[in-house]
Amino acid sequence: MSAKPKILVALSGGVDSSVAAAMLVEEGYEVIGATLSFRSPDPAFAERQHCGAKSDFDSIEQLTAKLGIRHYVLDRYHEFESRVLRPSWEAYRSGLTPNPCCLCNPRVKFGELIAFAREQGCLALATGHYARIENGLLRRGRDRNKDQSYFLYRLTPEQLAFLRFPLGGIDKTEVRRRALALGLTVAAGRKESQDACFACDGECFAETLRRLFGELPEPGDFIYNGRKVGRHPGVHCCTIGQRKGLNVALGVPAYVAGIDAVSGEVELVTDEKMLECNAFAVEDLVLHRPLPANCFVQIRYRTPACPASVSVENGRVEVVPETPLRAVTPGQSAVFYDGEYLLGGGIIK
RNA sequence: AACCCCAUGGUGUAAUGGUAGCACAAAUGAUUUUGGUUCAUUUAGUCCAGGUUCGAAUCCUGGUGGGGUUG
Repeated sequence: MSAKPKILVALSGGVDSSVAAAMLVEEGYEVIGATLSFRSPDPAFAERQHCGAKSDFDSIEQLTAKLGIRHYVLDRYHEFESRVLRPSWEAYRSGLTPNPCCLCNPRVKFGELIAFAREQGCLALATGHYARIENGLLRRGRDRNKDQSYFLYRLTPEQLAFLRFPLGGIDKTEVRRRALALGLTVAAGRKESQDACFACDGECFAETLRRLFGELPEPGDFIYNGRKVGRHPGVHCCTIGQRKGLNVALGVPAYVAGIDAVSGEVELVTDEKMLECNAFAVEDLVLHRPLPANCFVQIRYRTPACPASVSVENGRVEVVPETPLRAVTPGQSAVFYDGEYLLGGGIIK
């Protein structure tokens, strides 16, 4: 009779989750693997989706064979559609730029995997995220360049208590080294890049959502200094600070500065100073600790956190960054840190 | 109707007789578990037909297209 503690590890087919699984086996856990599938039941979508590619499963197969662990595939497309894709589309169509990943993590990815882990009698769920959990508080991954704590701020205390992040204390080069040492050739050889789970080739994610929900395109005007300078295919394809893909040649780079979902007008500026923001509000809060009057705020993934003064009132945070921030975007997540520790976050108004 | 001006990559421009350059846009790649940003690389042009010249985007003639002035 095995006395080994049992743990579920989320496997994507990438190096990170593969190495996380191997580390847990080495540590003496009884490891089982699971992968969520968000593949559309509609073949027209499924065949263009990046998620659930054959190479993912080749990689997972190689891993589970090497480690001798069981692997389950959980189809959670419907949950994903109703709890992530639909709300994301509603945000895009109203001129906001949502973080689908921030919604997916607590609502679907971790929610479903934790439920499955409990069913299987596991004591914990492990993933390949670069983040740490200390005393119930999220801490940035040791590899600051790969830190993924930003996307995890909406996880609940109950979810955090059940989670393990084996990669939180090591860096990417070490992960690659271990993958090669383990002979995980498929995973190690894969490209790093990961798009949105539901992304399709040749179009932006929001455009895929529009097709998925059968909405008509609603083109509108680009406005520069009060003049119409071009057309866009719909406000869902525009985000604050965006430069690429506008198809507007003004002789100097132009950036999206404002989106009016009602009129469909998207305002462009050529002076980047116009994108700077001195104060903004954050709502739909998830707070793990009370916010001190001064902390750090991070307004998008891979943008350095900026010192800011904050005040919380009625479920709303007023943020005044120490230096103006570029392209603060409604719908995106603002996440608050005290040094390396994640205090909470919310959605930019 | 007459006269004047203009015509260069998708857009805006530079080169006034000597290898057609720049910016923006676009494409590709790098980076990235959102959207973006940023970086690198690439693609692509002298309105048409003649003429002068060793050589024409550049000078001449005509045509076409656009703008303007006069009436």
